[in-house]
Amino acid sequence: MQIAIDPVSNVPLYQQLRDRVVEGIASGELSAGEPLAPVRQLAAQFGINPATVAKGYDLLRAEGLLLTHRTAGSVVARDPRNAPWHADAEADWSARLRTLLAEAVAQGMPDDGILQHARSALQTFSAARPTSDSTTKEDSR
Amino acid sequence: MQIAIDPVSNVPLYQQLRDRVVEGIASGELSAGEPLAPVRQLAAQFGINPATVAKGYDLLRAEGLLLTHRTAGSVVARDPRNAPWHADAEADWSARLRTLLAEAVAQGMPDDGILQHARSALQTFSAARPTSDSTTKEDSR
DNA sequence: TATCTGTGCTACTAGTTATGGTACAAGTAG
DNA sequence: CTACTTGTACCATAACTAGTAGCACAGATA
Repeated sequence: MQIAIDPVSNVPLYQQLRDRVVEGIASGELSAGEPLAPVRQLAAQFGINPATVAKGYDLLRAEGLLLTHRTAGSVVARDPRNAPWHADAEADWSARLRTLLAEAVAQGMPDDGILQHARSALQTFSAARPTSDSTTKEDSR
Repeated sequence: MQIAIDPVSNVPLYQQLRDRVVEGIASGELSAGEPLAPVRQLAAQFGINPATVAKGYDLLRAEGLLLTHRTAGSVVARDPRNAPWHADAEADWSARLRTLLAEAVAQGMPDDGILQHARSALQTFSAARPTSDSTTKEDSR
């Protein structure tokens, strides 16, 4: 899987790394059990520090998306096709979603336009993940 | 409008303030031309610093949602029912949406469940804003 | 067993950001 | 002009981001 990070972004490097991995898992590019590159290797690839990569991995581990065995490296832990979610985590996610959508609403984007954006984003994931999706048969509209 | 911020959140105080105001604008609780509380008043109410409130206002001003006249206070600038959006800003928003949705997908939430969350969030805005909504009449499931 | 190699982890440092405290500038009302 | 209300600017402290170096653990190998 190819990952790119933006050194001049206002988003922290470790956060960007975490985001790209999450997107990789969502799209199925990274499946459960698949190993992630060692921190040193990714650090060299991005020209950043191993500790920064490690911090990104920390986030993923805290989210239950990564398992690390000290000497064996890190592997993707959760599979998009099963897995629950802690109630607190889901509530937090929902709140963040509401805030993000509020931003678009406040800027004048109509509700159906917003939902269309959401559907498009979801399709970019399910496109590469043919199994177990529930929206291949167009819902609504 | 009643605003609440969480002093122990990992989200910066000024960011929380900005988020709450954006949600207020989206829901119509704050309409164009309506004045926002002075920085000192909000600072006293939250027990935080006037400069922190000012920084939150700075963000809103940068997003075109707020207008401030040095001695007359700040008023809501944009109305949810008109207004365009800079292309860059929309692309950035879309990218953030994709990342947020990826998080839910990676955690195993089905696509229709995600869209349902989005619809629910949008309804919490349009509920108090009877004009210009396009999803109040239940679609799908 | 002893050593080498590859892995993540921890401690320390420098720069940036977030927050608080206080003082200043600019209009408006009296 | 004086007093008051508004946002703003400046400075100090705490927290966070990113970098550097070294350590700890497990397996391979001789």
